[in-house]
Amino acid sequence: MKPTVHDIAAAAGVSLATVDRVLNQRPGVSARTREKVEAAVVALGFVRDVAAANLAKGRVYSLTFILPSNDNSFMRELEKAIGDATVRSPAERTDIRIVKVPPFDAAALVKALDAVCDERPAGVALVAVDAPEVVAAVDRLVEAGIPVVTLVSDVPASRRVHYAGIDNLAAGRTAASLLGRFVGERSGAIAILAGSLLVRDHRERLDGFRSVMADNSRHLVLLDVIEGRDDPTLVERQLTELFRSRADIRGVYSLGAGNRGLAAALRKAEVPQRPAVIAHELTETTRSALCEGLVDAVLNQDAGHEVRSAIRVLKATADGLPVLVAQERIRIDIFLKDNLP
Amino acid sequence: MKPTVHDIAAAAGVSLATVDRVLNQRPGVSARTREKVEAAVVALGFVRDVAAANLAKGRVYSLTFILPSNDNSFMRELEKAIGDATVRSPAERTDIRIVKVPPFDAAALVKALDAVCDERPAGVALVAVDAPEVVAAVDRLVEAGIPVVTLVSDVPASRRVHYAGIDNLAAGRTAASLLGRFVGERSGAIAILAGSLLVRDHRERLDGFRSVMADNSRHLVLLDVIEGRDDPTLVERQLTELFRSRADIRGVYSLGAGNRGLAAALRKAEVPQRPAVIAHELTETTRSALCEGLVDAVLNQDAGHEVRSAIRVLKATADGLPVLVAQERIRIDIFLKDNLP
DNA sequence: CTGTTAGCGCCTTCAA
DNA sequence: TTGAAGGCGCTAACAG
Repeated sequence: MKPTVHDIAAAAGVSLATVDRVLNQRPGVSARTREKVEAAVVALGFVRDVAAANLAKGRVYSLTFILPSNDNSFMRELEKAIGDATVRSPAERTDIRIVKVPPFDAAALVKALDAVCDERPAGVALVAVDAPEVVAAVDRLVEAGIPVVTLVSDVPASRRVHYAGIDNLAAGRTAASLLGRFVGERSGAIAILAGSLLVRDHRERLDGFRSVMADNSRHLVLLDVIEGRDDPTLVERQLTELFRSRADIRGVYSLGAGNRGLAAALRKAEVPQRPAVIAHELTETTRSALCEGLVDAVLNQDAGHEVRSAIRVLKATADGLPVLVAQERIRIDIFLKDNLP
Repeated sequence: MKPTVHDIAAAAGVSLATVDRVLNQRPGVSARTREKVEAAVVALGFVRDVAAANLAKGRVYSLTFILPSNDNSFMRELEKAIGDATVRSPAERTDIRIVKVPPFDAAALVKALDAVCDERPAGVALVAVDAPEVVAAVDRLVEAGIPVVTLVSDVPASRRVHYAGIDNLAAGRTAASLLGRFVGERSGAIAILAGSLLVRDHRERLDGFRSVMADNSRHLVLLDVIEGRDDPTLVERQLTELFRSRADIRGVYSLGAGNRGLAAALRKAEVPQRPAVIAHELTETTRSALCEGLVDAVLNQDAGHEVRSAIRVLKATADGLPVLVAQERIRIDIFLKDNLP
């Protein structure tokens, strides 16, 4: 049988309360007694039953998610995933709140972070803008004892405890590698679409993409990045114009959101041969674009995984438990029309 | 506050024991009383605290995993994943046991299933061989009230409650789609390596592969399937011979295990241009083959995910809870050398 | 058919 | 510095 606190108490010759004090590192135990208890713990191989502990404590973890108020499918997906987590909240002893802030706006994010800090939640997850003010604000939270997890886009310079998102450098490299193979030997130009280079995820994808393109595909020219602010209308206009202005576009890498605009532009583009296209995030739009053959591959991050991972990490950290980093790695999903779920 | 059994008892004007009987669908409650309790449950929006229930029940789920005694990296990976689950067993209230059987051997599998049945575990997971006897044996377990989950390779004709593995048809299609693009316009032959067509996963991958090849790549000839029984030595010999016998091999699809043999054969093959190669399962071998450029893409199923999913499903089913199918879907990971974890 | 009572493993006053 | 006792939400004898 698994040993319980009772067994420890008996073995150490103390009472339950004392065992509990030692286990939870509370004061009021003499060094000698503490040692006896600790010895008993290792001798019997005691591991505390977290479920029972939580039951007794009646603990609930209040968590705050800070998201950009960006209206694109991926963000909606993310919100939905958080909503799902909220639904099974009672079972997981969490109390989740969502705060929205204007997108790509460091100042607004900082303000939100500071406001959230005053509510002293058990943990905070945010889609970060990579700016020094944000680093400082995140660090203030951590300083105040509130663990912070970045979601989707990271701020590595900060003291956030974890980043729940994909390796965007690798994503960019993967896109370049696939696009290079899809284009083949033909020479020509590659268009690159981003949301904003203010967010780290987009910048890193771009870096990864460029580096592999430089290595593998010297016969292709990378055009200047088009920043579409993840806005479908803007993206469509810019891309349509590009297609009109030059006829040698062999490939498109859309590394941000706003893919409704991409699909629209591709659909109406009058080109002899359709360019190879790689986009990010599997949404209604990109899914049908894949099926139609407008898009060749979609790199995806699973919003549900990211949210669940963020919650697990925040809870564990709030309890002072270690995080199994390997377990929490978020994969880059690659979808072709042949392996759509 | 979340309502508890006490609240329900008070609201319905009955005792705790009666509430408990209704909640757990135990007999010995009059229809009228039952209705009152059920009304209270919906009125107060009661959801039972599973953690507390398990604590009170002191329940442990004894689970048996039946694996082929095949010595390849993937099976070792699977065992390791089960081992990891065993380690955190106490926390998850599971008691996991592994049974090994000879690979690709329906009779042995049936015998093992029947033996396991006598031990009346709370659930069974197995890597299945797709044969009528196996269907019958699985159904006997289910008949005996023991939920069964197939792992990695399915037996859809049986009454297993769930399949924890990838969609192998889609995997085969994906491999064909990628290989077609990687090969490009050149015509020639494609070699196909399988372990054994007795297991459903290999057969399905082959079917998916062939169908997309037929659609997309008419200029490529598919050679007869080489069955290497997932045995590296055998695979190496067969493949080496093939490379010697014809010089127009443009691509290789290795849909089984035993990839050490594949890598060895590729490494020493004397061919003017290396064929495009797609293999399954990310292991030490395939990983280094990817890095070396011997293999172009690896399709992978995450053994850890599969094991954890199998456990969740078995536990849920043992408790009569529904399974969230969408949640339990196992993804096909696609690795290029650019997105290796 | 229904209720009383004593736990499951742990935490937390309150006294000593 | 320590211990006794009660309770978290639920289940399971054992009585009525």
